[in-house]
Amino acid sequence: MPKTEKPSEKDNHEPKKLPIYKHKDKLVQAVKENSFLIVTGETGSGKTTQLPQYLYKAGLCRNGRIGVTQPRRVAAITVAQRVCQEMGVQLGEEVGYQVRFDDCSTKDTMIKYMTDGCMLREILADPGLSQYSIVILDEAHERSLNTDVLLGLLKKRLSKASRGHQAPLKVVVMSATLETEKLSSFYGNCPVFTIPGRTYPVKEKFCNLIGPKDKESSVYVKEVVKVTLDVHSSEAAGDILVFLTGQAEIEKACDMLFEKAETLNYRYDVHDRTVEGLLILPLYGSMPTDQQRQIFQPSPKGVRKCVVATNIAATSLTIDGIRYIVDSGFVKQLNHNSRVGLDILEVVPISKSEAQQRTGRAGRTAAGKCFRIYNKDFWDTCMPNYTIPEIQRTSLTSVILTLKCLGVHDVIRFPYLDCPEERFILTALKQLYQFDAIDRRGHVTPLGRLMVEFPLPPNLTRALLKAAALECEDIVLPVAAMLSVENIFIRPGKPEGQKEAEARHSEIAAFAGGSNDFLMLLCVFEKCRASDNPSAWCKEHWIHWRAVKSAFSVESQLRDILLRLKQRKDFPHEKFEGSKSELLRQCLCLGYFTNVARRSVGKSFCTMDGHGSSILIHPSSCLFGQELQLDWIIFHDVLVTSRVYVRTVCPIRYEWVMDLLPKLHEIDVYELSSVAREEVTDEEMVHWEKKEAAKRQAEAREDAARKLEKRNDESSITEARARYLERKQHRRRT
DNA sequence: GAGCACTGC
Repeated sequence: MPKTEKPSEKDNHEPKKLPIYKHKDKLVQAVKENSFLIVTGETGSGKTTQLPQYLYKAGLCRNGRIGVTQPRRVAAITVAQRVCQEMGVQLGEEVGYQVRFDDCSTKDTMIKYMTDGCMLREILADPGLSQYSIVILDEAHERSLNTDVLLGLLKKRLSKASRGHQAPLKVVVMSATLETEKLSSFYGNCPVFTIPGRTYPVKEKFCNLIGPKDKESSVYVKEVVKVTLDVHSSEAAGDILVFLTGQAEIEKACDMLFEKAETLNYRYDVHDRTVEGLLILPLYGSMPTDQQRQIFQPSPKGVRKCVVATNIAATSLTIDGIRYIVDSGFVKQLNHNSRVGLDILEVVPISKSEAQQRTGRAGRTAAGKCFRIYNKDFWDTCMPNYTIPEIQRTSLTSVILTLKCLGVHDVIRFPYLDCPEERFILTALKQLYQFDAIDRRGHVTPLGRLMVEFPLPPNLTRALLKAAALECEDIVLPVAAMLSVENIFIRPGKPEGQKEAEARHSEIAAFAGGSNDFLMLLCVFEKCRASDNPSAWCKEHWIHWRAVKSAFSVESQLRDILLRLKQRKDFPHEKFEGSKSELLRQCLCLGYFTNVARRSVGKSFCTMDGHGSSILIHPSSCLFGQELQLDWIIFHDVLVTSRVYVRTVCPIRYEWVMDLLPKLHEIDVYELSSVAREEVTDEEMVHWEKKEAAKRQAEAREDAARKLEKRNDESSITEARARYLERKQHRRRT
């Protein structure tokens, strides 16, 4: 018997050899006996592929299918494929999957893998999830925004009314061995079922090269490079995975690895990027897919592979053969700052659980080592125990609208596993009110019901619905699609490419009229679609073809949704005559009046949202350099780096937003805080202005107005305020 | 005159 032989990949995944197999009967029993169950088990336990099969074979889905959610598309697809193979069935029949743009399931699908976002959409269409008997939320420890919303929604196991005569839904939450007690107590101290994992030990080492004060990119990149070369020269065979924060940093680190290696008298070859047996490969999301694929090719004999990656390698991509991790301790994270009303992308220390996750990437096929460049002091003082869940650090506008549409009116006391700050919820409500998606009482308006159907942020949805009402959706659909996919324009890291790319981009800008970034996106979309060879056209113009291609799919999806909604009798219609670009701008104004700014001193602008932040036009905008000729603008997003920049900008006329601006100050968070709690009765509505809240509200409002006036003592602002006061008076009278 | 992590509907 060849006992010494390493088990092959196939044997490794043999269902009966997985750790979960021994617990099969007990698991099935636990699901039968409990409405809620937490299952924990680390990577390799087999829970994702096996548990649904056990439940299916035990006849637990006679009255409805089993839905298994995943935070990522690829995971949903590949797991479904694997389970099909194991069961010997055709994909899309008994076992299937559903992700955006790709539904591989039928009415008879009994085990359905899907993204958490798809599950949320299904709940919107069928609040009782009547086709399901069991819902399994997988990877709950990742705490994705959608999973968190689902966790809360399923806590009530969906109201009896919405399930009709059906048996209540069973809920299984699967998570890595973190925070399982918290999950259990969230679901009324439900049982926790633990399955041992099957990973190899990874030795952790603090290299003590940076401490709490070293947060400069240049500092930690240098140390990361040093450690990586040390590992290469002193450790046994096995590939290295290095974690850094972004494209620029990764390219820099790769360059430094070559240079340093050279001074160490390594032979090195620029063309195949190898240095004395070290193959250096960058890896980040915006890299072309074929280049990404190189990462997975096994390195030639005697050559060590070194992948320098962003967090994409922490969960999304798994590279076999990694035995060493070099961890910088940092990550780039998008945080919503409700105090200034901005989303800020910033480099922050990772959490201890994230460090653990990175470490685990080295122990998938053999024992490994993890080198942390920071010291224990950094670990203790800078790194939080857990990553703040997404729901506590993103803008909640879409989430709140979804909840409201599902009949969750009290969005503050909704059962969140971790409550978002009240302020975040209130600003979301305020935004929804400004977009006419909810009324003063916090109830969803007919428009809000239309808005929730779109997989877009509310501002874009608002613009799109306005366009549809004006029968000019053809120009807004592509813009909305282009704005909701990854970055369209290629901006190379090296100076030579930069000039060429810039020249090509300004050609397009000129063609689009040279003074509107939104129109420029429309132009790229249309030109590319009209081209015989779109991918070549993109390459020639330094445009990401992958992004435009997905914009094409998004556009047609949005178009389908719009067509469906237009059948509704209450779909709004309006009339407007004007040029194409004027029409576009008018629609955009309705979606972006919360992002209006007016030029103040020199090239800077001042936002009108009440925060009165000072902003600049980003150099990548086609309006950069034309600031002095501009007065009012709207913008799509904000980038905070050395200064506060806005990108994707459109000049507007004051008249277009004049009637909308007062809406920004008409209602404030104090008013909404009671609305949010549904504490306001009809009577209270009448008296409530006399209350303390009203006083604070008035003060806050006047304060905001004072600040606004101080910054813009132009007649137009005073005019806007006068109109607002007039309306308010009017409202009081009626 | 600067530079965008990663997901998802």
